[in-house]
Amino acid sequence: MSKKYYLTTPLYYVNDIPHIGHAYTTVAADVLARYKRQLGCEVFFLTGTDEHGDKIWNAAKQKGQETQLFVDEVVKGFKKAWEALNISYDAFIRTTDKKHEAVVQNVFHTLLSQGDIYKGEYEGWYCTPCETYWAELELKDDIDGRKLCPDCGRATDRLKEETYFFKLSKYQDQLLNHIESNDSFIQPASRRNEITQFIKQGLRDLSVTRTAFPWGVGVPDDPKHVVYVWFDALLNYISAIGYLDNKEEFNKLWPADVHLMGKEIVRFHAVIWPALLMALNLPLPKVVFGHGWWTVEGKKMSKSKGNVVDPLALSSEFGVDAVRYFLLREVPFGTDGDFSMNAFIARFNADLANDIGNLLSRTLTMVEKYYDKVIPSIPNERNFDDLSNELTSESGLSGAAKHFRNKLIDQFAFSNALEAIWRLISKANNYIEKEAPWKLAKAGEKDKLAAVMYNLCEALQTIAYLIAPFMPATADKMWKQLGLSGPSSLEAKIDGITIAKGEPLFPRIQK
RNA sequence: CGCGGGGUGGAGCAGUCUGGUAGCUCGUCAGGCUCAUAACCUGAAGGCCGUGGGUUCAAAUCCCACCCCCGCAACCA
Repeated sequence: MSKKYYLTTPLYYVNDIPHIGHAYTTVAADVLARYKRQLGCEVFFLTGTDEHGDKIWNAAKQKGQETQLFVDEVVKGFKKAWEALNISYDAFIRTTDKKHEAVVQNVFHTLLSQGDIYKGEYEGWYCTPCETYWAELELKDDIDGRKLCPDCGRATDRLKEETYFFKLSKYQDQLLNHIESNDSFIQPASRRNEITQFIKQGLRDLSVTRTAFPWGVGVPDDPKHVVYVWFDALLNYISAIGYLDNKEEFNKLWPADVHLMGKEIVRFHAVIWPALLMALNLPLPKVVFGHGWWTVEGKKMSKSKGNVVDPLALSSEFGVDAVRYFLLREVPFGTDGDFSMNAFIARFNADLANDIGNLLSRTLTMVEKYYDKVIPSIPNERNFDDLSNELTSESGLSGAAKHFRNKLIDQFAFSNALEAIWRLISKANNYIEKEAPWKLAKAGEKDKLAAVMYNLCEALQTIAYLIAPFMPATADKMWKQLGLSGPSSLEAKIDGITIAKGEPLFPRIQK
């Protein structure tokens, strides 16, 4: 029986086209999904879109479009992006799906009738032009003592509004207890500290309905109100897997094994979401992981600066796997990082073109040259000498690379996992230099030459297997060039196979 | 004293929990090789580990104070 693995990205807010940040979370999730499938797990990988809220309603209004048509268009863009980035999601949920809306209303009704949601009044400082409530601390005082909007600088008004509240405060102690007794629940640790401190400051009940705009899930029996977007959006993680309409699947998949997201929304997933689940008497997700943010050429990415990186343009120019590799290799998953063209080109040339691409190239050329394209058999035993043994054996570098890759991916340390694979690649290049097959050929040392070439091909097969979750297209190319059936198996014997050397995997970028 | 993270060779980072020759990638310089995408391999130079104080036989690592940078502060991946 294979083990299930349920993982999610957040639902992306569709007021914008996908950028490098969306791509980052989604590629990371895809690597996890492919890795778990490679290990034989039954994977369910969920992504989707969050389509309600005033921002979307306004964006559609500005374009003079009907809101549903507007979001349908943007969603197409997301699906196209995920296709281009080779994202192997199993389901794509939209908060405008009827199935999802039914779950939101059902949960709202349940919590209302059990007293976890109650009607009250929200009072706060409201900036009318920005249509936003601000926290007291965020406001700037002007000389007359008026409270100014931190965004537009205009004066805010003290407003009262009828709203429904979720009793977040009720779950404070239970939540804190869960976090403190489950170290892996919120990752990385820095994020856990932050959330812990936040909860200790005291949780206030959360306003979960709005009346200022109509674009959302209607509150049952109170049509003036629509449900707050986060209350709505978080429920996708259960509505997508049959919370109401498919108990069997739901019981199999829930709780989620991991929710991946950017650090700015960890609070929603590590505070509000667990509290909702507690109110519903459901188990909590095993891991909530908040990764870091990308700056671009040292500056914060923003539409107004016009420095938003388009992952599609990048992948159509340099290849999807180069983008996937860069995103996960350049920066440890939990911390912030910088995207720059220089860094991208440096990684591309050094790691992809020079190390792995060239290794395949030079090896296959020698197989062509010395063995007429057929991978030779090892004459005696594999253990021709220490270095050969070390390179390919399970107890040597090959086994170590596999072991560390697995261990590090399990810890979400994608960058380190890639480093572990690259140690093997580097050792293979080193091996060629030490054994110098061209000298063996000249000297007529046939047995040794055959062993060296066989070992290199086997190492390449292992490397293809190891990088497959990260760079699926490249792994396929490598298998094909090695003459193997692939795509995801480690075949026991590869001698006698006819290779099919092709184009370089990653043609060097000339600066 | 609102909360959290960080300051380590030219650049980017690891090491700090569990004190004891400061490590990696890129870059620079020198050499080697010719199978390969001018790719690959070897070696070298380069660091008072933010500042000051303390503990210790011994501190990047533990303690105290200070300086600087970044993020969050309840709809930004």
